Amino acid sequence: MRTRLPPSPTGFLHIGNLRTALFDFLLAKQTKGIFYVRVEDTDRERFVPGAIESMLRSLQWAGISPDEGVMFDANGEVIQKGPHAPYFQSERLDLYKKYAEELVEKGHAYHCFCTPERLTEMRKQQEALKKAPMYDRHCVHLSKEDVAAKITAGERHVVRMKVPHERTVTFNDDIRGEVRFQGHTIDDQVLLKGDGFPTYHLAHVVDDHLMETDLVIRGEEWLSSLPKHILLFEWLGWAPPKYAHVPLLLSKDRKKLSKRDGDVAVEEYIQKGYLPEVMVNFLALLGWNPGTTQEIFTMDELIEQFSLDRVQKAGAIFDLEKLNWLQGQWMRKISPTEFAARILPLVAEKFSAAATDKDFVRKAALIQERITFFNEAPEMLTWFYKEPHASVELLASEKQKITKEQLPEIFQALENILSDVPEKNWTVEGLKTAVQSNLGNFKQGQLLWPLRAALTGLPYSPGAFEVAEVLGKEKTLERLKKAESITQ
RNA sequence: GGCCUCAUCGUCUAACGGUUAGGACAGCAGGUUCUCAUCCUGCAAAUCGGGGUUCGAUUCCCCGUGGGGCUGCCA
Repeated sequence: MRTRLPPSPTGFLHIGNLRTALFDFLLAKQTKGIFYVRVEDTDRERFVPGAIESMLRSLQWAGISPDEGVMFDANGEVIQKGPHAPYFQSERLDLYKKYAEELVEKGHAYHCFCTPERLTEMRKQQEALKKAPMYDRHCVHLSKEDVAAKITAGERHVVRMKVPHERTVTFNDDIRGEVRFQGHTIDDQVLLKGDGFPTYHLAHVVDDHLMETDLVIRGEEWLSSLPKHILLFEWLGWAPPKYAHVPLLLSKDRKKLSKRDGDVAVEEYIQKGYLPEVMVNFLALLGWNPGTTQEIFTMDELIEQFSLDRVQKAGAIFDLEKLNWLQGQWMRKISPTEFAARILPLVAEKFSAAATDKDFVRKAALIQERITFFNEAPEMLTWFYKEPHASVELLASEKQKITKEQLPEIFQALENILSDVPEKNWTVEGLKTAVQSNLGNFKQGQLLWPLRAALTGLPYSPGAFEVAEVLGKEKTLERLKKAESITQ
């Protein structure tokens, strides 16, 4: 199956576009087909330099790489590759013009010389009369000669489709089932603009036919335009592709998700440190369900299980809470060595000692269960690379029933116990045994809280035994002594 | 206004026409634990309304209501 993503280079990749791209990609891979990217740069006013690069980067990050069309080459340059090039619509103008002319000749389209001013005025009047704003066909009856004369005179014009008012257009959408439109409610859409560029409608039909798209997945916002596209395919003598209009991503107030609702650019999530696996997992579950209780999905699992008939019809609110939960799940899923490798550069940037730390993997493992984003790692490992400064207030804990007065006694006990632990028993297990069998009059928490606080200087951190183990006996006793000195 | 479309816990969602309407996130309450996090257990939480069809509707049909989208020489 051939599917495609047709981004418009007007900014960053929208999170909703990433979702349709994902669906496209999953179906293409599932059928051992092709997923391609075509750039819809037909609006020169809104073109943003660098937008293509940014979008391709976002796609690549998510693991959705195009098999064909516009993509990065090995050097990171934007190229077009494939049998249907060019894949930039701005390079296909002759094609659109040719088909627009064909439609005019067949009587399915006509030239229109109305000025934007007249159209605005017309709409204003229609609205005042509470009528649906539609083109009034002012130019539809122009004779061939008049048209030719105006064109040679250099009058700016557009080509409009001539929608048969008596027709009923029906189509079977892969998600919504049968949809039906009355011809008289469909506007005579502009196909070719005054600047010679096509509108989306013409370009979509021409390209998706020529580029042999089997399935068009797009947002529900396009459903209203569907009959126009069906008509165009019919007039051009082409079979339309299959269509799947997916539900929209909504903001908290149930409106179409847009910039003002917070982060909608994929790049924002990359920057915040979300894992690509998390975003893919999350987006897949927004509008689709596997029919089982499985919540965590790899891309491969999605490729295997995804299907359009389990896609929801109603819009889904883009709610970050589950995204954050997934982030935690995936963070814990990463293997300890990979986790260490991922955070090492970040930690080393702040503490150069980490770069040569042979024991780094063990330290990293201590925070993996507690971390949400990689960039929290340096902060979470500070206690290891920098001498902590525990305060008396921290060392004593009301919750652990430890008073300041008890501290000297507690530290004395800790030192006695720990200094007796031989190096070979300096492990979580060994330390645990030693402490637990020498509690004396203390409860475990009364010893371990001050120990942990003394070693890390933090109100929360990995456990006391774990910290002591990676710190080693010498350093542990050293920090213990130092903390003890402030309790006197 | 017109056209299209949608409707199950706060959110994402499950349920051949027969279930105590299920799961997940969030929330709340416990438990494990030296803290935090993790983990475990439990609680609370929904079929928009009205008519049909049917022995039986979350499910099928109709009418409302509510939400959303479109209504550009934007995509």
